Amino acid sequence: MPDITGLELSPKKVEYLKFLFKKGGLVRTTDISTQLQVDPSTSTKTIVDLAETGLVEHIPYRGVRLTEKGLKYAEFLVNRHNILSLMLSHYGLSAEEACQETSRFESLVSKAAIDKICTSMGHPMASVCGKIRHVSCGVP
Amino acid sequence: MPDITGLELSPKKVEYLKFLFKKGGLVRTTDISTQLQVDPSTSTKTIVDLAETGLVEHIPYRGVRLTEKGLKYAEFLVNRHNILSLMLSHYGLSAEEACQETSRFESLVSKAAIDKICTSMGHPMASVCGKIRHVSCGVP
DNA sequence: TCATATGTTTGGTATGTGACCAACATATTT
DNA sequence: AAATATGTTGGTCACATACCAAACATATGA
Repeated sequence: MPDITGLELSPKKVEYLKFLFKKGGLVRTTDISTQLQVDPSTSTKTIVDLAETGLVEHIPYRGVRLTEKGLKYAEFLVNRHNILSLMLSHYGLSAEEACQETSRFESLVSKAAIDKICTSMGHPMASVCGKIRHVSCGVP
Repeated sequence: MPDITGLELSPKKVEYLKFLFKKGGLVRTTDISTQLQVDPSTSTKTIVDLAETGLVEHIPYRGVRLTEKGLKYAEFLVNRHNILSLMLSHYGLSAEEACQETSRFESLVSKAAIDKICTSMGHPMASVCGKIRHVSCGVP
């Protein structure tokens, strides 16, 4: 697989993948639309889009699930979110603030930067938003 | 004017304003298109757009300049950029990396967050990208 | 098993941002 | 004032995201 830059997905698609990761298994498109507060038709379309990238498998009328590749990628996305939130929380932002703030811009932060931040923080195991798993960040 | 949230402008418009701030005075739309590497027609249109927000004054065939309001806002934008770059540089990113990375996502970071980061860093006077002026960040 | 209710997808359309090209308008230089 | 530079407008396009209405699939209960 080509290397992850961290910039391959649009903001919304990042949200979708993180949600799929958190739920795990087969997820109904309606669950997504409820969670992300969009019309069901919107979530279906986005999922069909994502399926074309090979990150998810869409079984029409049944649901969606992350592929192997998607799982790996989503893991990075969740880690990125957690690392950034943790970083912001070190500057006086509350857990909620840090998490919200991060959600707004995370899709534009490169994996290269995340790896450096993560290293510099000593590969922390936990963030304000959840555990951190160092699968793809170049931890020794 | 209502308070600055930091999220009022699109990424490109932020770039335009920062550029106008750095150049200062009356700037030709062609200067902008050269600098930002877009077609001159694109920069003209964006400027016309910005003019409608009252942040810049556009004198057709002559150039653009920041209004009072735009100057204030651009000052915040530049500070935000500098604060974020400085922050990233503390995590092992080089000056160039920090600056580039910041450019990608800065438009999505709120003023509220910046104020906290700035406070937490002790209102530094200089970043890796230039001086910082604490006009609007609530410095004592 | 058929009818219906519920859930999902498709088709059409809209908005915002940002981009380009070609044609036109203005300013500058000669 | 004509020729050349520079700047603007109009048209169109691409992409992301969104909604609605209609069509369709699946599940349920008669």
